[in-house]
Amino acid sequence: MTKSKESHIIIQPNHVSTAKYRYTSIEKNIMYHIIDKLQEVMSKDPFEVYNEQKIILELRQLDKNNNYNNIKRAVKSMAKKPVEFDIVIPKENKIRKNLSLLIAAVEYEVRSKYITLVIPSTACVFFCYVGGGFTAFQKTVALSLNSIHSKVLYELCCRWADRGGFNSDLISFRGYLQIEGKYSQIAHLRNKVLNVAKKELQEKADLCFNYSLEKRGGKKYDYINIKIFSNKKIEDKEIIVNEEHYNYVYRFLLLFYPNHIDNSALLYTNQISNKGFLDKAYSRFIRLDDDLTSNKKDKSDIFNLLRFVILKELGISSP
DNA sequence: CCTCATAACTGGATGTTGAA
DNA sequence: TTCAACATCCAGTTATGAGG
Repeated sequence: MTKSKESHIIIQPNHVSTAKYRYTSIEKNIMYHIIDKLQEVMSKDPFEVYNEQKIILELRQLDKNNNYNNIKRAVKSMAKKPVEFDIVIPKENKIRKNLSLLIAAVEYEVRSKYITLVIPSTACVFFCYVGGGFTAFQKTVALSLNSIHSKVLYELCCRWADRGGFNSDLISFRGYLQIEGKYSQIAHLRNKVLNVAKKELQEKADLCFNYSLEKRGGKKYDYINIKIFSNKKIEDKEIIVNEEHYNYVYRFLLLFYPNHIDNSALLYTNQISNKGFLDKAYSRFIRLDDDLTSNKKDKSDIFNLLRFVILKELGISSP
């Protein structure tokens, strides 16, 4: 009920990130939404027979701006390019090679804010088979990352977080990031891929990383060590909302900002909650409530106190 | 919701520096 | 002398957001 910052975890099969397919940032966001919608069909059975899936997406969720052409272009390009991926069947120690289009059909009405994607059954295996390993990560975080490299590195961080990091030679690392043969200059790799992602994860994600490059084979940098940290800065911001306090604060504010006038009460409660002042507000309001019921102060006194002093202290700019 | 100008990003090319 | 790293530049893309 009370939402300060949703942490909506989604599960993604590992072959999605290792597939031979170079996603753009928007395409990746579309993938996240598709996978999110298919969460309840996730299966560990490699022979699961899937039905074709129809997925309706709201365009507004896919792009924070108003340029829906970009989304439509991304959807069309996904509908054109097939993806190659391997299904790992651990029990039988087999690997099944696949090639499939991810989207069989796209439908939308002109000027509609929704778009319908038809996912063929052969692609459902791609989206839903988690028997070969999967990674769980926060959907909102993944969506909020701008750079495609940040997204991929975030997935890698979530995947290897329990081991604290991973090492890799640069050739396969480039493979993970879908940048084979690109950023051949080490400075480009550093400044335009690694540092960008590092900074973005530090700002937005629950996990972040540090890296060091090594020369193992010769004179060239050819090896990377990645250490994964949980991002304290972000975690601290994620306040666990006390539902009881939240409701109390909300009901108290309703006395002065009733719903038949506007939704200020809700608005203020959420702002207080987001700034982490819920507990402070709660104890303050209890005292005010006491004063009110014992007639120490009357309602207009408290209203003025609220408007001119208390709400400002609670981080609300213009009550 | 769409269009369009422009800001920002991507990634290759070129020249310079510095260590072995 | 040589080869990799580093610094800059730049053209082609893609993202952004005001205005229609």
